[in-house]
Amino acid sequence: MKDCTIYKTMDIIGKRWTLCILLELYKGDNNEKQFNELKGMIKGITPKMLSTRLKELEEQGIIRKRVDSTALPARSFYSMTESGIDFIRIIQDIKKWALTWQFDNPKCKMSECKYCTNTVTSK
Amino acid sequence: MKDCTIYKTMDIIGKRWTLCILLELYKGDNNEKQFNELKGMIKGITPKMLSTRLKELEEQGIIRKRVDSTALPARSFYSMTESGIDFIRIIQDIKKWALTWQFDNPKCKMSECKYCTNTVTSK
DNA sequence: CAGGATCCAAAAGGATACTG
DNA sequence: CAGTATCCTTTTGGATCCTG
Repeated sequence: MKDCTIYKTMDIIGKRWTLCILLELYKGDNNEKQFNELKGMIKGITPKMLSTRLKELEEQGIIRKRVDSTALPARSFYSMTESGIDFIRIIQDIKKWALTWQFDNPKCKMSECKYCTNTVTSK
Repeated sequence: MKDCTIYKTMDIIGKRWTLCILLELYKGDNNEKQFNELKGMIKGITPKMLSTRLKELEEQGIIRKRVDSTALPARSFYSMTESGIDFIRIIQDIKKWALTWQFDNPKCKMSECKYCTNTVTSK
């Protein structure tokens, strides 16, 4: 199974919080976002998990991190890479599929993931 | 987070073995397949896990189970529902994305998931 | 043939506190 | 601000054996 592309990919993006983090990063204008900013957007996530996931995603080249050392304390800015942006369309497809076959969530139906508020409004 | 469509969907299809099982069920002609047949196709999976996943997928309406009680011992036949078949295209998109941005797997590139052998050839 | 039952190991994730 | 460190609970999954 180790060679299965699907299997390996799920090991990367099939983890808890990962898709939510990607959606939050992408949301709106795809601007850079800071650590605590993200933490505030994703209700319920602990700094440990956010840190872990961001590191994984960075290693996979799905997001990037920029550090501004001139500021004190230093600040980190996260944003999506090209491959990350390309992946958003898959997340949107998954959402469409789920809304068609699995759930009936009017709030989700009214908006694209780009502006989706359902990733952050409830715990 | 409990209301997030993406989050809920990942709880269904983001689990170990699930995507591989769907691919195996779909592979070829989308014929019905029996329990031990699937077990043989998916190297390394234990009956417990296969049973667990099949039950989950059936509850979600992604696959269906047909039991032939006239035969002894009774036999079970699994096949995909419409929503399951619709989901295959997402798996294929994930695979394409992964092959573009993440991995270089020539074996996968040569074939569609429908005939993908990489889900079963190695452990 | 199609699982269920049991036991166990490992991993994942949450809570909380702390630091440069 | 941006994380680490520590501890602990829960979940997950693997191994093995058993049964109608």
